[in-house]
Amino acid sequence: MMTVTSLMDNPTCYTPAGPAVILNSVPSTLPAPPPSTLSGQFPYDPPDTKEGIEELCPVCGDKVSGYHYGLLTCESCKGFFKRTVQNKKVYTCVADRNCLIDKTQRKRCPYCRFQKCLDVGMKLEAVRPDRMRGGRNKFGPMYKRDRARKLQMLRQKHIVQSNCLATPREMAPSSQKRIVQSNCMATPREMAPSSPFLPPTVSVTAGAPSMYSTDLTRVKQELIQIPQLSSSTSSPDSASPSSVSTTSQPHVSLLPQLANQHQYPTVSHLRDHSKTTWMTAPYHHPSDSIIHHPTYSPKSYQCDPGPSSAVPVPLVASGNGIPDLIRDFQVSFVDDKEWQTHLFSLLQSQTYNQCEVDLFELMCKVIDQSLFAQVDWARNTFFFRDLKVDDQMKLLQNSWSIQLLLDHIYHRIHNCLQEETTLPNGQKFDLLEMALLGLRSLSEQFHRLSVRLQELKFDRIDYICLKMLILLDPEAPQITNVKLTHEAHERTRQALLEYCSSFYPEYPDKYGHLLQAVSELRHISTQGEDFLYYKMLGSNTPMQTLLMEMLHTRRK
DNA sequence: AGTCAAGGCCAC
DNA sequence: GTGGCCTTGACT
Repeated sequence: MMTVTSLMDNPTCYTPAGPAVILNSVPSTLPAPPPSTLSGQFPYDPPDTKEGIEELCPVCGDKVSGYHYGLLTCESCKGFFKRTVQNKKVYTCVADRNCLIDKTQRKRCPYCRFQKCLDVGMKLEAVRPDRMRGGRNKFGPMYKRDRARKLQMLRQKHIVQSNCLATPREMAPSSQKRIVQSNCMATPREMAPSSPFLPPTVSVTAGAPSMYSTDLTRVKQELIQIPQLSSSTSSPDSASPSSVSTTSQPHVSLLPQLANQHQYPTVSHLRDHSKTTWMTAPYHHPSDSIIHHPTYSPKSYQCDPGPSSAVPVPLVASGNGIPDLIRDFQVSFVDDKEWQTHLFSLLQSQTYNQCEVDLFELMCKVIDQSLFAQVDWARNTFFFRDLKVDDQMKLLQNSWSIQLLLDHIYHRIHNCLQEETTLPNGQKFDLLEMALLGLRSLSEQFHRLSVRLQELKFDRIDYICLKMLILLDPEAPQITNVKLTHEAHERTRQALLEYCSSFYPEYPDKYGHLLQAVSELRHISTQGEDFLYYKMLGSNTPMQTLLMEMLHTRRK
């Protein structure tokens, strides 16, 4: 059974073998990107706009013939979608409902093909119930805006390219310098037009079922139970096929996909994919110049994007003096750059080739994905991994929103995470609002806290310790192993105190201020949770999400 | 009159 | 059932 709820989710294409496999396996069956000389062949674009916009169908990768049912697709997927909806066809998948859909295999599994049509955003309501021919529908203005955005991006790209070719004397003005630098360094492939298959996070899954249709408790528990880092089986390859749920629910469990498709990297991912090109050379969407290299204008505090931001100075500089426990913690933390890369990749994948998205819905999706990432991160962390699943769940329920907030503060201070970003379709997405769970009015508190932490020289090790302290909260409701949690918390506090005293003697109260900051973070995030919970209840966003479950559990 | 996104047709 | 091409008709 296929439902409209699938529209709500747009999981990205992480096969058990990971993103690298997609890069290696798909292009052979794809048509080569149309050369720029094809400019002018598409009837839907004025000649000056289509040069460089070499769109491929987000469903199958075939050549796009125009806007159909909400987005640019090929003629065959248009026809397929129309027939399916008009004739109310019900398909079944003989495999695992995650069949690869590309130009050569799109006929093999109509179930997965239709699922993918919905996943990428084809709109059921664009199929006319009365079958009236001709005319225009309500999406006309949306198509127009989308064209305008694409044209704008294209022009920007041309400016960048011409600047790349320019001699130093002709270089771009300083306002464009960063954009130019980033794109000039890109390989031809990275500069290639957007394809649903090129970037792992931009590719759209071949009919992967919606996460919103899964048994979330089961997913959550099983996610936690996935063998941990120490067992060396936590690589994406290791998800057992047997863990695919075959419950009586209309939708298949996503567990293997979910466990592997999260957008944020895990230690195991870093291990397994550290040599793949996507980790070192992120995909460059034409709009990447905006997305990945924002011109950050700090509000009331300075961003510190220097070389010390990604790697803590004390650790590298001295190599000693860091408490051993903190060294153990560091193992489960990924490189800072990856955090942002994956955040933006997720935003891209959720909006790829879509004219307009509901920003609140998008925010909920991204938060939801970050929860899966948190689960994945936490299960590899020291102390936490020794707790029972029930306690692990309680601790995550108790801390997820503070973690989200702390992540944003840290990345704003050290990695120039900006307040807002431009999505591939040109819409603005408010990153700060997301960190505040939708409650923008808390931004003043957020900024004040950010300033104070920056004044305290809040560094990466502080950040790691605070995250662990927040996670291992012995006062989390209903945990059973209070003893271990309390002990873990105490040892972490002790390690942080030791670190602060050793490395920041000029800030004698730093440790106390950091703990105070945690209290404030909790205060802010609790308000955010309340706001989001009631807003989600009153909205059309899917209710069966991990996010909703987290919000609901705390309010039982 | 031209555009273009709907639905329709029909060879395969 | 598929998919390339045709027809339609609101909109510009």
